Amino acid sequence: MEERSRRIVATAIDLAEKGGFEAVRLRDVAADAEVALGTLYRRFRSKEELLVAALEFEVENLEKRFSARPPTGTDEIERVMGFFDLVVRGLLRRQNLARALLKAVSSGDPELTQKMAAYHARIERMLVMALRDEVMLDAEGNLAVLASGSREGQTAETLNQVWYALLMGWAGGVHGQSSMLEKMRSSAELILRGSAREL
Amino acid sequence: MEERSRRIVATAIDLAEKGGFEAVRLRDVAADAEVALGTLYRRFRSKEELLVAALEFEVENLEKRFSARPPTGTDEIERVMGFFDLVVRGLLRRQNLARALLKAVSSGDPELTQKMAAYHARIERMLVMALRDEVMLDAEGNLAVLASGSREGQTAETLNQVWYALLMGWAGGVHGQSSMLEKMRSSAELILRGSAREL
DNA sequence: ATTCGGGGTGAAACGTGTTTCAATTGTGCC
DNA sequence: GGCACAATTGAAACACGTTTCACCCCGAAT
Repeated sequence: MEERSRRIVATAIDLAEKGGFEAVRLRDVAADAEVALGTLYRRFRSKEELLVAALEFEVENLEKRFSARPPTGTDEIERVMGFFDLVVRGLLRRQNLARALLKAVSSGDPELTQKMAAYHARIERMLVMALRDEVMLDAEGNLAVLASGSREGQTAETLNQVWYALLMGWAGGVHGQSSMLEKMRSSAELILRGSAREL
Repeated sequence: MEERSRRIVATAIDLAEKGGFEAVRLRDVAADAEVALGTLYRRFRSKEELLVAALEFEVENLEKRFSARPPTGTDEIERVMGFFDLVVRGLLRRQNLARALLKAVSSGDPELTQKMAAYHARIERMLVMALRDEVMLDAEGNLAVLASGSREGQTAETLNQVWYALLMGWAGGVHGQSSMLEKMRSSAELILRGSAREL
């Protein structure tokens, strides 16, 4: 990404961390990043697109941390939950930012939903690797592209769908981080073992 | 709901059907419903809240249709998919409206997310009944409140989370109705049988 | 060096959600 | 009937995302 764009996104992230979605006023972003409003709009078609661009950084960061210390555990559930712990620690340390990104992502704009689908694919790739207990890298040391359609792929997709719904609930304050993780564990047990947890 | 409020919501539904979320301009809603803008805002705190109120009607309608002809099928998967077919036929016949409601619901406003949680509970109740192959009514003929914490409850919650994520993807155009239902079936098989479908 | 074209700039304008407020209307109560 | 009080109205104002436009600057091609 070009320097000016990077500065704009960084400014947006700053503001979002401090005050969430509404605090990212594009006039302020432009002023703080020292560009004209028109420039901002040349690079990003909307406020949502700007924030989704910020998501790119977060996903990249998550992939790095995943590669560096892949979740360990003796069974699939522990490794999958280890992955979600990683997500929680990374994304939700800055809760305002996280909520702002989630809101941007759920704008319903087809263009952005498409981009979001790409991020989902990257999350699912990590989930597949966690399920297999094996991190696969390509020649450049990045996470490798996996064949689609595997059994783990289907499982990862379902896990990710559940996770996404839980994140939305968290963002709206229906449950906190810990109960979100508990619910994720219950669903993961159901998905991976095919039976609800005993209560 | 009071007559004036009902008229406002009905007008909002009309506009949403025609042109989706953006077509619901509150000035137009007020004018068409023949109330002042201030009145609209006395009853509904925001555009999103207005549309979520519209959701109430849709959920109620879904419950009526569910009670009238509960999904049949010899196994859980068929009945669960029968339920989702019902949802698709009802909510998605008016796609603009459906998308508008989904957008309103994902505003991230805590107040509204709370209300949405209540709707999720009602969806899950129907899913539990579909799983049990038994529609339970209370004295007034409405769907009965079920005990929470059952195994079917956990299953229904997970199914509903997946469904919600899929709906979001549909709203953003990532997949169409049929592929949404296919994905739902795959996930349901995974959740109910504990194994991914053979591909 | 001149010209050209594509960003960049600054400022104003627009659209729509939301708020505000004074004036009016309606309603229950004495 | 007259009063008190809340709801409604109409209109204006405000906030912020978004668009527009006239002008400027700079690097590349001639």
